[in-house]
Amino acid sequence: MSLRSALLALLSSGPLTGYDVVKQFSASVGHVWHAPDSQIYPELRKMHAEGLLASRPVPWGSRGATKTEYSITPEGERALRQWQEQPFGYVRERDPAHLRAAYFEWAPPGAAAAQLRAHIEHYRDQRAQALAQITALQERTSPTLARRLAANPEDQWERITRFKVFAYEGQVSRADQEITWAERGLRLLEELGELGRPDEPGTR
Amino acid sequence: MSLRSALLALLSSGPLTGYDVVKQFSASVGHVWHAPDSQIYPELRKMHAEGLLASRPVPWGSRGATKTEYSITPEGERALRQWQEQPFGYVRERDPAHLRAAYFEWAPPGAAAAQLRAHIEHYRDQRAQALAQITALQERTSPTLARRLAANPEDQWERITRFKVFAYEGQVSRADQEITWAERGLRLLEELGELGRPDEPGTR
DNA sequence: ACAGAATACCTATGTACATAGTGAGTGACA
DNA sequence: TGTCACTCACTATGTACATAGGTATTCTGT
Repeated sequence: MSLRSALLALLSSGPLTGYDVVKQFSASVGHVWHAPDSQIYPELRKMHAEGLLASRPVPWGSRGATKTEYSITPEGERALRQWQEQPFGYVRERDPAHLRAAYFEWAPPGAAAAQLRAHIEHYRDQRAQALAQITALQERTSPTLARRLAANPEDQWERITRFKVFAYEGQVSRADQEITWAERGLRLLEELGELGRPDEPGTR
Repeated sequence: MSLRSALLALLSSGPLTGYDVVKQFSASVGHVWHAPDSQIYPELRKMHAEGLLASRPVPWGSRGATKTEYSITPEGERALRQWQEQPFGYVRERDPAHLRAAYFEWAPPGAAAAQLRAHIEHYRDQRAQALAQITALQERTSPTLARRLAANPEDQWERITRFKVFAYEGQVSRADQEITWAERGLRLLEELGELGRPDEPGTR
C-alpha cells in the first residue's frame, strides 16, 4: 500500500499526466520508494476507480490523441492523512548482504572480500545520491519541491523542506553505517588471513 | 533466490525434516532472512526436484505415516559456493519509514512524533534480539551453531562463528543508526514546535 | 523526404511473498 | 472415553513487484 501513498504524496503538489507521474516519481519520491512504470500506470487507474484521483483527458499531438491527467481528490487527501496516522507493520528482516556474510565460510577465496568491496561501492553511490538530493532541496533547485512549495503557504515552506531533508539524511547515515560495517568485515577477513589464502572449508 | 540459499546454508550443517527446517530456520537464518513456512515447504520440494536436496522418508507416529527428511547434495553445496561467488543486484530503496518522514507535513498533529517513537521502539527490540543472538553464538549456546561446528573441523570453528557474529553486528549497528535518526527527527519536530501545536497544513 | 531517435503511454507474464487456512497424529489429564 | 493442547506437515489465494516487452507520436538531421 506504500506505492499508493507515494503516488498520493507526489500528486498532492498538483496534477500530472501519467507519463509525468512516472518521470517525476523516479526523480523524487522514487529515491525513497522505488517503483517501475509498469506498476505505476495500473495503480493510477485503480486509484482513479476508487475515487482517490480525478482524471481529465488532455489532447496530445495533432491527431486527436489524448493523455490522461490525474489530480488528487479530497478523498485522496483524506487517505494521505489517514496513512500518516496509522502505525505501520514493519517488514521482516530480509537482507541478502547480511545473509551472505553469515555464511562466508562457504565463499571461495577472495569472494567474501569482493562482496564487501561491492557493498562499500554501492553505498558510496547511494550516499552521494542522497547528498545530491539534500543540496537540491536546500538550494531550491528541485523542480518537484518548487511545485510543492508554490502550492503551499509560505510559512510552511521551511517545514516541508526540512522533512524531506530529514528523510534523505536517514539514507545518508544508513549508507555510512553500511560502509563502516563492510570495512569492519574486511578487517575481519584480513585478521583471519583471508585475503589470499587458498583454503577450501565447509566441506564435511 | 535468497530463500533458496538460506535453506541450503541451513541444511549444510546436516539433514533435517521439513518441520525441523521450518523451526530451525526461524531460530537462526530467519533472523537475517525471514520466511514463512508456507514458502519453505514448497521451496524444499522444488529444490529436491532440481537435485539440490536429497530426501528420505522417515516414519512418524505408529500408523505408518512418514515425514520427509532433506539433506544437501553435492550439487546443493556447489550451488551454495556459487551463490557466494556471484555478485548480487542490490534491491532498490523501498522504505516505508523514510517515505512517511518525507511527507510528514501531511501528518495530523502528534502523528509524526508517534511514528518516530514507534520506530525507536521497533529498533530497540531488533537491537536486543541481535545482541542476544551474538551472546548465544559466542557462548556456544545456540543449538544450530553446535550442529554446524560438529560437522566441521575444529580449526574452522572460530572462523565460522565470527562470520555469524559479524552479520548480527551489522544488524545491531543498523538498529543503532535507525534509533539515532528517529531521535534526530523528534528533535526536529520539537524545534518546529510540533509536539503539541494543532495546525492543519498542506491543504491547498 | 525519409530514417532514426526520443517522447509518451502502456500491457503481459511470472515469481516472491503475505495471509490465512487445513488436517492428521500424540500425550496428558479428568 | 473424551477433549485439550501441542506437534507435524502442508495447501490455497491474493498481491506487490520484476522483467520484458509493445505501439503510437513527434523531433532531428540529412
